[in-house]
Amino acid sequence: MSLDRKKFYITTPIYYPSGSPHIGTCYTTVACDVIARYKRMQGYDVMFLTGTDEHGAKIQASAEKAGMTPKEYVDGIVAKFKELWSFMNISYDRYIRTTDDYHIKTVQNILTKLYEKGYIYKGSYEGKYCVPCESFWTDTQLVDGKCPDCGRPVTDSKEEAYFLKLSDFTDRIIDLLQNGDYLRPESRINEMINNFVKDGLEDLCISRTTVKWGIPLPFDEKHTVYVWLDALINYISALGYENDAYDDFDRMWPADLHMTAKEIVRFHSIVWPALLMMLDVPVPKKLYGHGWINFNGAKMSKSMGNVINPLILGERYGVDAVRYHILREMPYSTDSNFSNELMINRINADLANDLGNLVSRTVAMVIKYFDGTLPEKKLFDEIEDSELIGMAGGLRAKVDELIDIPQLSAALTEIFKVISRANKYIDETAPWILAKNESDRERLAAVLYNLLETIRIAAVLLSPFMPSTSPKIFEQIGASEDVTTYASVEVFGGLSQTVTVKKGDTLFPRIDLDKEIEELNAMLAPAEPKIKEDEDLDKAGIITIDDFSKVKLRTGEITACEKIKKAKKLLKIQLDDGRGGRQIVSGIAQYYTPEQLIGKKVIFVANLAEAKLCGETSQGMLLAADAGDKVRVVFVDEDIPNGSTVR
RNA sequence: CGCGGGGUGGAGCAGGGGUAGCUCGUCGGGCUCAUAACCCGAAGGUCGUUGGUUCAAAUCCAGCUCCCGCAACCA
Repeated sequence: MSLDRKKFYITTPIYYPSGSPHIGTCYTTVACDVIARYKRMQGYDVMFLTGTDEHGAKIQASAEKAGMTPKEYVDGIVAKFKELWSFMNISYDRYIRTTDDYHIKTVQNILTKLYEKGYIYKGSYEGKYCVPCESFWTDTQLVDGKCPDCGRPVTDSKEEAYFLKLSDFTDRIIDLLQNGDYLRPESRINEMINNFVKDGLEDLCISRTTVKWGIPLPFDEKHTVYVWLDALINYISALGYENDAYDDFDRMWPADLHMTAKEIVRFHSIVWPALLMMLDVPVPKKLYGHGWINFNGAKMSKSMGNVINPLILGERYGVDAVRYHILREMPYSTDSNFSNELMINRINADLANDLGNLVSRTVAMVIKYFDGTLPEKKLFDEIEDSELIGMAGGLRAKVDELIDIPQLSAALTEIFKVISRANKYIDETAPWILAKNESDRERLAAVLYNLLETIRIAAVLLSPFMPSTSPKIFEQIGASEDVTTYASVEVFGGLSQTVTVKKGDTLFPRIDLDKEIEELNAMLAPAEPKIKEDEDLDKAGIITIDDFSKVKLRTGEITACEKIKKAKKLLKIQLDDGRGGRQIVSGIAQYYTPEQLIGKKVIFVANLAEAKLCGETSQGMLLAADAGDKVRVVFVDEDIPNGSTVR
């Protein structure tokens, strides 16, 4: 190892705190943590950055709803993130918040620079505007000259805005994506080029006048910078680029790995490198866009909110088990599934049965046959031992390679292949038979040594994945500190020949699948939080009889009903309201077929402001009871004339 | 035709022109050191469908179909 340590800079995206952190953000962060820990173990000078993206309209809205200032609101959420990361054993070196002063300064300095260089210019956002949708569209986005969302006519509209000159960088972005290994997995390269780059990049509108919670453009304070630009810059502002808070930019940049989920690959593979090119700053070395964790089956989706909470899972099964599961389950280039059953099976099979039990049985044998300390004299068997020793000895090189790509799931698979091989080795060598003959003592010692040594190598390489489990293993197999290092697992045979083991607690207790699933389901069954919230709202939202009388409720009969094609949830209903009829759009398509509704008499809100949903006019609202997973329209008796008042 | 991902033994996935593979589950056997665990073996798949390219297709191409996620939509 050279005196000058090589650096490694790795980042998670900065998370958008409009809600609480979930298992998906958890995956990204844990994956980065593993790589950061692995690189530290290899001797790199590591900088591991994470943080939160705290500007934008959604946050502004959520804060208003909660009756707080945006800053107060995000402070609370940030605390939650930090709590989760500490619970998940995330070893980040720095946490950036886009509301930090130094970040704001960097963003403004960069904007000024780009403006002076001519990469930001004032223009007008000219396009087709769809009034009901409040959206701008380009000519190419229009369908038959109409709004692609609702199919209604659009009007020409103009709004003053600032633009980033991405169009100059089409060729350089294509070159970056196609040549070299910037973007991984490779399947994303074509996706990006075909969808966004091939026909030439369009200049990006980077200012908003409607969003107040953000960083003002230094050269025109009426405008707030587009949150994505604000967010991307975090990767360099956190190092001290264009600010005085830190001084790591020269040392750490360019980033060695930006880890993101696939839906934001677009910004990281196109806008971000182009922005850096404009600044004459080198582009990052690698961008990896992983898949999502999906939840299959109706049972899961209903209960998602609770089950997927990483805190609950970690408390029940241990943080390392949860880390292991999500890392092992995520394939390299596609999405993964999550279910309690999958996770418990995985923990039982891999961690309890294979790894935990291997440690347990090996340590037990050393204690039983040698009182815990192996004798110096051993008889190795070149043929019988060769495969195990070969696999264990070659493991580090394999894992190194997979971490770099980065294929963490595959790296775990490799490690567990060796663990499996060790279990098989016990069967082949049958130590309990060797133990019966005094003449086989030396062979027995060698067999147990080989096992301890294999466990040691596996545990060292696993330590970035399961940082609290590996030390427990070291303790049990009697591995002193000098043989728990990365350097010590380059070759087989680092463990002391006269090692002393120590019985310890069960590393991963087996989980009773049926019982556990039952308990988890029981935890979800009562939908208490929702009801509670409603009760509070009931008390908070007392209205007077006058308020109520403002709502005009009347009866009507459904004469026609059809699904709105573009929408999943909407039904278009023609209603005989006793006064010439009206059309109502209702979000109940998942609960009723049109046939079930035609001819039925219902209650509707008659004086609700007209609205457009997916391009269809809705003149009122049907009354329906909402039980979360069940919605039932309120029907009335057939002998009530259409148009009767409901009080 | 909004964008994207996918259909491979009971479940979850890997493979990506030339004997169809892994984990779990099931069944049978072995072992007794260990966390009812570990080891061996077996059953189980015409790789969604149709057509094309090829000496050869799960794999390449085209169409169809179904599922999932995102976006829009619960007035």
